[in-house]
Amino acid sequence: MSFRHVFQKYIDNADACLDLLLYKDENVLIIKDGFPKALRHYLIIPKSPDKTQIHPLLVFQKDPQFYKMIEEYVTKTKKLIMDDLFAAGLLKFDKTDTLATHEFMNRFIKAGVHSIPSLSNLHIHIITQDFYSSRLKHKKHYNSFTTEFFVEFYRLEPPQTDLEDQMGYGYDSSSSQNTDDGPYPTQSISVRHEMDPLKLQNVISKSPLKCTYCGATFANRFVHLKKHLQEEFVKKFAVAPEDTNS
Amino acid sequence: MSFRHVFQKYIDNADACLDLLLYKDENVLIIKDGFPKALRHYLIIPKSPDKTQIHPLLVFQKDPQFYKMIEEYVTKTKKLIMDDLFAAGLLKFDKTDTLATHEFMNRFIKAGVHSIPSLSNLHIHIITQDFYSSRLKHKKHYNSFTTEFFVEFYRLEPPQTDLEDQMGYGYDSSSSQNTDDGPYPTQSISVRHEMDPLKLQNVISKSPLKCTYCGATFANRFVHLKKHLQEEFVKKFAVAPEDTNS
DNA sequence: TATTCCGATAGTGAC
DNA sequence: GTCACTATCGGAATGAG
Ligand SMILES: [Zn+2]
Ligand SMILES: [Zn+2]
Repeated sequence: MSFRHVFQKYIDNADACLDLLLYKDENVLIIKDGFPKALRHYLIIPKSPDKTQIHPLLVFQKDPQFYKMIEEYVTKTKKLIMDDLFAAGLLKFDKTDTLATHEFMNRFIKAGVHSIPSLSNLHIHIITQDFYSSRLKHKKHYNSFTTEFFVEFYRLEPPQTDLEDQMGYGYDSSSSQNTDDGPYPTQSISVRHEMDPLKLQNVISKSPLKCTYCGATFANRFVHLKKHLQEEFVKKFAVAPEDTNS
Repeated sequence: MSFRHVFQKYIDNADACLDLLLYKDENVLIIKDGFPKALRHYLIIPKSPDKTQIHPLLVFQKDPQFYKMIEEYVTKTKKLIMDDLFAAGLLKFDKTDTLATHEFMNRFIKAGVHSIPSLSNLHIHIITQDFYSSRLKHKKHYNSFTTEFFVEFYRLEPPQTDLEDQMGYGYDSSSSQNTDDGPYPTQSISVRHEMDPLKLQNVISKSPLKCTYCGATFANRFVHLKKHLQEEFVKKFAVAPEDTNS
């Protein structure tokens, strides 16, 4: 078994990832990413043999029921993160502040998939948008979560009507043309996802580094970005700078 | 005074390079290169203020007398190296073996200049062709001595007749079209030296690495070349491999 | 192509 | 795009007053 199939080992025997395991049932494992790229970085790993080797941009395409099931686990995982951050005293707002909590859950925690996963078993990332982690070591790490290479989960929702395969592209049922200013996407239109490997490799290796908080750009200066992310982190979270783990 | 003019300090006061100084008189300093790129790597530094800031490919062009003077120091310096290598017991042949000694002096020790010197004061390199040194750290180091970027001293000899400036190119009075198989070049023809900075930069940064002993090529694999040069060194010289200083 | 430091880029191997 | 390791490649500073 190569590194590409490490999650299969976890599916076959959750005891193999006890130190990372947060939740398991008949449908999924929820684990901590072994090399978290942000303050909290969890993974949902569906167990179904019929799904686990399907490309994440295609696996939900004709199975609204599967999408809906995973959607519930996404919400569950975001709640796990919120509970953990509150318990750790890392948030600057109180649990009773439902507006701030809602905003954080639905904006600052993102769920999604990589357009080209390196690990072959289907997995959905649930990750805070600080990207403040010693494991975030190079541009591709960062750009794999902050460019179109990362496709948010809600954009994978299949349409109500059964559309054609659309030339093999994954499709996107999203609100990207929604002019509503609501808190997060609710409507759907059909949009293709880029699946060309060369274009996607170019996206993560060549896209200029851009701060997810403020939009500041850093070209290819990764170390500069890291320092900036630390500054953003200490502003956003309830920690002393010396406690940080860049 | 910037790093580019460090040799001027030596010219003004040879005491500033006592640890490197091998010889001095009214015309030149002969010193060890402070960062030797081979087993022996010496420098001849002419002291004349009229010459020291002239480009090495041009400085001999209309001054056969100056060339002849430096030529004597080149021979002197090669003899210094031979004496030192014999004294150190590094050679596999005896001082009485005049054929081997002659061959080593005239083939394995080369004199020449860099087409684009980084240090502005005129200096002529006298260097053994093993390139076995911990100070040889990257491709440009190696290629600056093993490509056309390095112009051998004998090719700088001005012609007997006073030729025109030839469009600002340095010229080369060499035996490159000499069909004689003699031990080393003795005749002269006039050939231009490449002086275009971009082309020369390309030569040292892009030329594939090639062993000076056997012609083996290593593309850009510098570490591979280094290991090979160590193998060649222990074959060529009287040393145990563990004594080496790669 | 002076050195040195730092950092960005690239290839490999992993069973 | 898994990691970790090695190595290649690339820019910047360097001083003086
Ligand atoms: Zn920012
Ligand atoms: Zn060789």
